[in-house]
Amino acid sequence: MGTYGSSSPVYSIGIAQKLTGLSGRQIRYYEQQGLISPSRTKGNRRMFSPAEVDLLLRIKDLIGQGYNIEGVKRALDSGQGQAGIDSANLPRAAHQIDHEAVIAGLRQINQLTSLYPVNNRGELERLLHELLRRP
DNA sequence: CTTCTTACA
DNA sequence: TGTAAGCA
Repeated sequence: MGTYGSSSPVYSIGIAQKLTGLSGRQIRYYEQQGLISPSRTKGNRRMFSPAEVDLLLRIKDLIGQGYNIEGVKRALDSGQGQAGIDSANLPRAAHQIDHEAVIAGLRQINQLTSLYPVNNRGELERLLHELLRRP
Protein backbone atom coordinates (compact mmCIF):
# COMPACT_ATOMS: atom_id res chain seq x y z
CA MET A 1 0.00 0.00 0.00
CA GLY A 2 1.62 3.18 -1.24
CA THR A 3 0.22 5.87 1.00
CA TYR A 4 -2.82 5.07 3.06
CA GLY A 5 -5.77 3.01 1.91
CA SER A 6 -9.33 3.94 2.78
CA SER A 7 -8.27 5.40 6.10
CA SER A 8 -10.66 6.31 8.85
CA PRO A 9 -12.48 9.61 9.18
CA VAL A 10 -10.59 11.71 11.70
CA TYR A 11 -10.60 15.29 10.46
CA SER A 12 -13.37 17.82 11.05
CA ILE A 13 -14.17 20.18 8.22
CA GLY A 14 -12.25 22.89 10.02
CA ILE A 15 -9.08 20.79 9.98
CA ALA A 16 -9.75 19.79 6.39
CA GLN A 17 -9.88 23.47 5.52
CA LYS A 18 -6.51 24.17 7.10
CA LEU A 19 -5.05 21.05 5.52
CA THR A 20 -6.23 21.88 2.01
CA GLY A 21 -6.55 25.63 1.94
CA LEU A 22 -10.09 25.21 0.64
CA SER A 23 -13.01 27.08 2.20
CA GLY A 24 -15.78 25.24 3.98
CA ARG A 25 -18.10 26.49 1.28
CA GLN A 26 -15.99 24.88 -1.43
CA ILE A 27 -15.68 21.59 0.42
CA ARG A 28 -19.44 21.40 0.99
CA TYR A 29 -20.06 22.34 -2.61
CA TYR A 30 -17.76 19.60 -3.90
CA GLU A 31 -19.65 17.16 -1.73
CA GLN A 32 -22.95 18.44 -3.09
CA GLN A 33 -21.61 17.85 -6.59
CA GLY A 34 -20.70 14.29 -5.73
CA LEU A 35 -16.94 14.76 -5.83
CA ILE A 36 -16.48 13.60 -2.23
CA SER A 37 -18.54 11.75 0.36
CA PRO A 38 -17.23 12.41 3.85
CA SER A 39 -18.78 10.35 6.60
CA ARG A 40 -20.86 11.98 9.31
CA THR A 41 -20.85 11.86 13.08
CA LYS A 42 -23.98 11.19 15.10
CA GLY A 43 -24.36 14.94 15.24
CA ASN A 44 -24.25 15.17 11.44
CA ARG A 45 -20.79 16.69 11.42
CA ARG A 46 -18.62 15.85 8.38
CA MET A 47 -15.50 13.81 9.08
CA PHE A 48 -12.67 13.38 6.58
CA SER A 49 -10.15 10.58 6.32
CA PRO A 50 -6.57 11.28 5.25
CA ALA A 51 -7.46 9.71 1.91
CA GLU A 52 -10.35 12.14 1.51
CA VAL A 53 -8.14 15.09 2.36
CA ASP A 54 -5.83 13.75 -0.31
CA LEU A 55 -8.75 13.67 -2.71
CA LEU A 56 -9.66 17.24 -1.81
CA LEU A 57 -6.11 18.22 -2.65
CA ARG A 58 -6.40 16.56 -6.06
CA ILE A 59 -9.71 18.30 -6.68
CA LYS A 60 -8.17 21.62 -5.70
CA ASP A 61 -5.32 21.04 -8.12
CA LEU A 62 -7.68 20.09 -10.95
CA ILE A 63 -9.90 23.13 -10.33
CA GLY A 64 -6.78 25.24 -10.26
CA GLN A 65 -5.90 23.88 -13.69
CA GLY A 66 -9.17 25.16 -15.04
CA TYR A 67 -11.32 22.05 -14.82
CA ASN A 68 -15.02 22.47 -14.05
CA ILE A 69 -16.91 20.02 -11.81
CA GLU A 70 -17.63 17.60 -14.65
CA GLY A 71 -14.06 17.80 -15.83
CA VAL A 72 -12.82 17.00 -12.37
CA LYS A 73 -15.14 14.00 -12.20
CA ARG A 74 -13.82 12.61 -15.46
CA ALA A 75 -10.20 13.33 -14.70
CA LEU A 76 -10.71 11.69 -11.32
CA ASP A 77 -12.27 8.34 -12.25
CA SER A 78 -10.69 8.00 -15.68
CA GLY A 79 -7.18 8.36 -14.34
CA GLN A 80 -6.64 5.32 -12.12
CA GLY A 81 -4.15 7.16 -9.97
CA GLN A 82 -2.73 10.62 -9.82
CA ALA A 83 -2.41 12.80 -12.88
CA GLY A 84 1.05 14.17 -12.85
CA ILE A 85 3.96 13.69 -10.48
CA ASP A 86 4.05 10.53 -8.39
CA SER A 87 6.37 10.62 -5.42
CA ALA A 88 7.58 7.12 -6.29
CA ASN A 89 8.68 8.24 -9.76
CA LEU A 90 9.96 11.64 -8.73
CA PRO A 91 13.63 10.67 -8.36
CA ARG A 92 13.82 9.14 -11.83
CA ALA A 93 11.77 11.94 -13.37
CA ALA A 94 13.94 14.54 -11.68
CA HIS A 95 17.06 13.21 -13.37
CA GLN A 96 15.45 13.41 -16.77
CA ILE A 97 14.52 17.05 -16.35
CA ASP A 98 16.60 19.91 -17.64
CA HIS A 99 16.46 21.94 -14.46
CA GLU A 100 17.97 25.07 -15.95
CA ALA A 101 15.45 25.01 -18.77
CA VAL A 102 12.63 24.60 -16.26
CA ILE A 103 13.86 27.49 -14.15
CA ALA A 104 14.33 29.65 -17.22
CA GLY A 105 10.80 28.80 -18.31
CA LEU A 106 9.45 29.58 -14.86
CA ARG A 107 11.14 32.98 -14.95
CA GLN A 108 9.55 33.75 -18.29
CA ILE A 109 6.15 32.65 -17.03
CA ASN A 110 6.51 34.78 -13.90
CA GLN A 111 7.43 37.72 -16.08
CA LEU A 112 4.45 37.03 -18.31
CA THR A 113 1.96 36.62 -15.47
CA SER A 114 3.18 39.82 -13.89
CA LEU A 115 2.14 41.58 -17.07
CA TYR A 116 -1.03 39.55 -17.56
CA PRO A 117 -2.48 38.31 -14.24
CA VAL A 118 -3.65 34.73 -14.73
CA ASN A 119 -6.00 32.79 -12.47
CA ASN A 120 -5.37 29.25 -13.56
CA ARG A 121 -3.33 26.98 -15.75
CA GLY A 122 -6.04 26.69 -18.39
CA GLU A 123 -6.15 30.44 -18.73
CA LEU A 124 -2.36 30.56 -18.87
CA GLU A 125 -2.26 27.98 -21.65
CA ARG A 126 -4.79 29.92 -23.71
CA LEU A 127 -2.82 33.10 -23.17
CA LEU A 128 0.40 31.37 -24.19
CA HIS A 129 -1.13 29.95 -27.36
CA GLU A 130 -2.61 33.31 -28.21
CA LEU A 131 0.71 35.07 -27.78
CA LEU A 132 2.44 32.35 -29.81
CA ARG A 133 0.11 32.89 -32.78
CA ARG A 134 0.50 36.65 -32.96
CA PRO A 135 3.63 37.90 -31.15
C1' DC B 1 -17.13 28.04 19.82
C1' DT B 2 -17.72 24.96 15.54
C1' DT B 3 -20.61 23.09 12.12
C1' DC B 4 -25.02 22.55 9.54
C1' DT B 5 -28.53 24.03 6.12
C1' DT B 6 -30.72 27.43 3.45
C1' DA B 7 -30.81 31.47 0.93
C1' DC B 8 -29.27 35.83 -1.05
C1' DA B 9 -25.75 39.11 -3.40
C1' DT C 1 -18.04 31.75 -3.86
C1' DG C 2 -18.70 34.67 0.23
C1' DT C 3 -21.61 35.69 3.84
C1' DA C 4 -25.67 35.96 6.93
C1' DA C 5 -29.26 33.77 9.63
C1' DG C 6 -30.99 30.57 12.99
C1' DC C 7 -30.18 25.80 14.90
C1' DA C 8 -27.86 22.06 17.26
